[in-house]
Amino acid sequence: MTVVEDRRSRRTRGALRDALVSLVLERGYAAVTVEDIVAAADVGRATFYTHFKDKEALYDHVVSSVLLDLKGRLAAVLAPEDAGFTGEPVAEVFRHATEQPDAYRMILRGEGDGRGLRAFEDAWSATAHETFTARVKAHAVRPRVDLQVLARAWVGEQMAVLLWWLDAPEPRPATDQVVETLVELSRRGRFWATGFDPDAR
Amino acid sequence: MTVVEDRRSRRTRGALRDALVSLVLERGYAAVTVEDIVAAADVGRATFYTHFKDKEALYDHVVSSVLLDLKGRLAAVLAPEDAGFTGEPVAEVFRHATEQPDAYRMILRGEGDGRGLRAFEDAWSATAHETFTARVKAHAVRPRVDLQVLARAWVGEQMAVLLWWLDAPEPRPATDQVVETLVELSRRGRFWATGFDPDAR
DNA sequence: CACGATCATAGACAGAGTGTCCAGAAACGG
DNA sequence: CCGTTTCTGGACACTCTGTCTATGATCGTG
Repeated sequence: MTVVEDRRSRRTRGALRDALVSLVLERGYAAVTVEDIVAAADVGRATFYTHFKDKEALYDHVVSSVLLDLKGRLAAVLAPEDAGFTGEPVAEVFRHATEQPDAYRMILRGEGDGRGLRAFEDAWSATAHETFTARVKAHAVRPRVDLQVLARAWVGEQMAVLLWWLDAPEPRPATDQVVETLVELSRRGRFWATGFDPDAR
Repeated sequence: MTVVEDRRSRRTRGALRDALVSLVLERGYAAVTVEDIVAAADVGRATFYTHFKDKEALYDHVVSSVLLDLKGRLAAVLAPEDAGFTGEPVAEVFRHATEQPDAYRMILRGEGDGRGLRAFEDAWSATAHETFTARVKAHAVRPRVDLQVLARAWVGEQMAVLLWWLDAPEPRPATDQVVETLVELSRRGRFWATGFDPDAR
């Protein structure tokens, strides 16, 4: 495959990706047909099936793209020591969501089936659980709640707020302010829940 | 419509309801056809369309049944003064979910599209926001975070934990213990966030 | 510029599922 | 037993799907 041909292929896939996302946001996943997608992307219907097996396959492609991108950026931000506690990761996710809000809205709404949503939830809460555990160990404190439950709750909280924020009518509340709120909640509620007081000297 | 005929009709609708829920949990909403549903409910295909316009209509029927039931029970539990803060409503929702876990799992997974899930979220967070506001006013304190965000976060947290708990493998963690955790999180994190300390005298 | 490789395309195809209709069977109350 | 209501199987046209084939478009290379 030559460079230009690869570029052509990429452009087609990108067009299909974008068409799916915007159509799904417009009418909902079930109401979007392959016909609609190829019409919006301005490609032939046969072409669709040379790139993706399914409407589902295209959906999965979008989700995994976003998730992969997010993971890379989170890995860069998460200093192993302070991971998950300072609210930095939250800010990073908000920043990422701002760059491709449509894809985020599609996924967080649980559009399609909930696969994208659950992939997000699982990946994120696993990370949260790890960092919670590490922090509790590092400070030799005794968590006052089940850390598994804590991680789920923490992630659920952030995702709910993120979706609410993305769906908010313009002018959308400032990112910093919303993130600040989440960080505050995390600091007090979570630190306390793990038995570690951030304000103690 | 006579009494018995009404009873016959109810039985049919109930069978369809149950069939939808169990099939959706088994294979996912999109993979369930009207054929499958009527086969599982042991009724004719034509009968389906005399009761519901659509597969979607049946889904909506299930969701609104559950939601209506829940609202009634919450209204009974929520003493206007302490509403949303003691963790009592959380316990009530868990109790309700225990009585019809399949329907809850279907809805909270965002199966179908996310309509059921969002209906839950909206109703619940609206209530939360109201009670938060009332409480803050009653104690003449100044909330340290946006109450809208707080409500979203609170509900997201509870729904995430509820789904996690419903989907947990047997033996499922005791309800009381999980609820206790949520209550603890709510008491400290939320009370603090609204500027009202429950432990102050 | 012409060749070969690769991608895009239109149109046709069978199959599955949908939603509607009807005439008749079944269940029920009076 | 009669009248009413619900349930039923079968037939219908329709939409969408996923596959296939033959043809056209695009590009790098020799």
